[in-house]
Amino acid sequence: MIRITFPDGAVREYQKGITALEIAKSISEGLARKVLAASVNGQVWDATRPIEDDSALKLLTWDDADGKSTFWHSSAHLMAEAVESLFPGAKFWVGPAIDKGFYYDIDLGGRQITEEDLAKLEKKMNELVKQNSSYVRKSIPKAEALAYFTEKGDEYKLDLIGGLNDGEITFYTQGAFTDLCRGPHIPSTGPIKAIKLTNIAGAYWKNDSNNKMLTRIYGVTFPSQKELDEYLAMLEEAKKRDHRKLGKELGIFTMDDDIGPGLPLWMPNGTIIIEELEKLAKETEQAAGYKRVVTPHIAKENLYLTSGHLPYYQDGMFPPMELDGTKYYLKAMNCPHHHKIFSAEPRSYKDMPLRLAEYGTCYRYEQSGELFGLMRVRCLHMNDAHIYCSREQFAAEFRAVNDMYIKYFKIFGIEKYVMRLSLHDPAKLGQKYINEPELWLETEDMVRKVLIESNIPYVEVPGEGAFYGPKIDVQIWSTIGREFTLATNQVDFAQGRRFKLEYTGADNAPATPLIIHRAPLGTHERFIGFLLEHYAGKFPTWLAPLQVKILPISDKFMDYANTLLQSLKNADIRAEVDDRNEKIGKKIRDTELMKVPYMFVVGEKEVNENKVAVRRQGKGDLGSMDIDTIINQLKHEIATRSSDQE
RNA sequence: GCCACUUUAGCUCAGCUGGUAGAGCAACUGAUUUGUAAUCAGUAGGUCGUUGGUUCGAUUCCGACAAGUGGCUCCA
Repeated sequence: MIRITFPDGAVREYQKGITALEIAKSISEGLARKVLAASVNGQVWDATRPIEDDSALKLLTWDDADGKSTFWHSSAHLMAEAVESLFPGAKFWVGPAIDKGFYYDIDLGGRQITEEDLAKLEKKMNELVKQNSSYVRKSIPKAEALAYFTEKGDEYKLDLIGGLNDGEITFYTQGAFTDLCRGPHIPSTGPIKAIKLTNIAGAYWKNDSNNKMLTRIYGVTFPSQKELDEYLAMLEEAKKRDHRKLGKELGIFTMDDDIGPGLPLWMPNGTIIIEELEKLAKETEQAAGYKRVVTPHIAKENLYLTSGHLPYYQDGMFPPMELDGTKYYLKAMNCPHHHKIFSAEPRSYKDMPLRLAEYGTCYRYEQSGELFGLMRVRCLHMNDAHIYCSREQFAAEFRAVNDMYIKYFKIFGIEKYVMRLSLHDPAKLGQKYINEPELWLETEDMVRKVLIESNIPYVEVPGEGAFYGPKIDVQIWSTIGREFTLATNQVDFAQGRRFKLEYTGADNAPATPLIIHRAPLGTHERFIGFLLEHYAGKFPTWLAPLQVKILPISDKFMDYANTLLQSLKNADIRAEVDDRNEKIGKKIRDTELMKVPYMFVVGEKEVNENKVAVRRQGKGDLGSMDIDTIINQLKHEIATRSSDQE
């Protein structure tokens, strides 16, 4: 007998070799039907795998993340079975569960798969589900596994096995399909009730662009059709807040073939948002002791040779233009220009820290396939600044930058993000990373301490640092689930030396400053793209391109509306009168759809009482108010940058 | 850059198997003077992404290019 400990602490005895599924059955048939896998001593196992020793057991169902991913991974195998039956000779690489669903990378031997084939595959999978085949685990000696796939001529699985040790190779079979797989899997195909193959994509073998491209099929499955329907409905909802769609609808930005890919044109409404953001940045930076600078959009080749960007990142820059035998580049970053401002005058320790800020325009030649609405563009405006400081000042400066992030995030209500602390890889010192082991450890430690003391949750990622120092990235996700760095805060102990930046210390000796690169509001492009999705287009009043729309009941009240408009303008509130010859219902509908925060409805009653009927976007009629009262309320809401959506 | 798909009026989309295009909304004009999410009528608007080819004839078939979309790679 073995002793099984359950999550609630209960301990029961069972026959040695019993499976999690059998244990579930002994509790209730209903539970057994729901069990997808089991956590045995913290490891995810097949629910059908015999348990030989005393163990801590947790039965995993659809409600557990590990249960879901087991379900999806098994679905990938099911899809592979369908692919093999429809495309005989297909070779399979890997088919993992992902955040939402699964994929399988497949070599179809030069054949193409189309959208229609996905429907066929779904149909085949549904047939296979009806057979309710068990997923059978089998341990295979390495030699036997190699022989099996050598005979099959499957170089991909042979490659995988090559990296495994004898004794840790398992095969899983369901129905007619056998695959090399670590597992675990759900007991059988039956529970996969709802299947949707979402898209086809190319994916490089082993994620290396030098390798062959495999066909990747993405899919998602659920235990019931209802859940699939809900998921698809959710995707439809997400599409509605896609910044590319909203950006067009709200007149924020546009793209034009004649301008070029990745070069957004900011329309008047978008420009208002840009100006509000810059106002916020200027206020904040001025209060924090920054000095604003302005630098040209181009510079000579030599600058980027000094910075080290040209040898490493030339592919990311627009090709140079040649004038009088000298090459000029569009700037892809502002730092070298700012360094030159630092070195333009002799600096003393009394000038430090020197904080130079600029909403700098940069051009980056992003690969065509990488461009994505406003989130990934070739012309960007960066909320950039460089802080030159001594080592002693560094921690305080870095912390102040961090505080600025938090302040901004509070204003915008940004809560769903991950702070990523990117560190160096000691093995690559001198190659990918500047060879200053002590400085790396010292600055990494300083950064880590700031994060901990500021009580900011973060994840550490070794091998992701910049070549000149560790950094913090703020990772966010677009509505369609793509990950982006919204903002970045970087330590740089290399550029100072490359540019021979110096200041005279209190001891009269020259010293090289540490540099902090920071962009808490990222770029206008990405930040506004993010905000569009974050707010679903419903900007808080201070950011809204149009803050108040005055809606006269009929044109009899136009004079009153125009007087009101003047009062709003005098109070620096962005307002317009809807002077169209339309019914009030139509005016309200159109204004709601344009997501204007406030509507002032004025008719006979309001004129007589010298009031306005206030309507809040998305909330409806707020009743009638005195003009001064509502204007003062709006002024306050705007001045405090309230994100209150009441 | 790579794989796949898409590209018809300002927007959203129709347009069996090739015979030079249609709706709704928006725009414009007129009527209506309206009370909290679409008043009615009329008018105008398209070299069917660009460019080669096949064909008596191409929006429709094939190729190239461009832009976009979903991924992959990349992201200083």
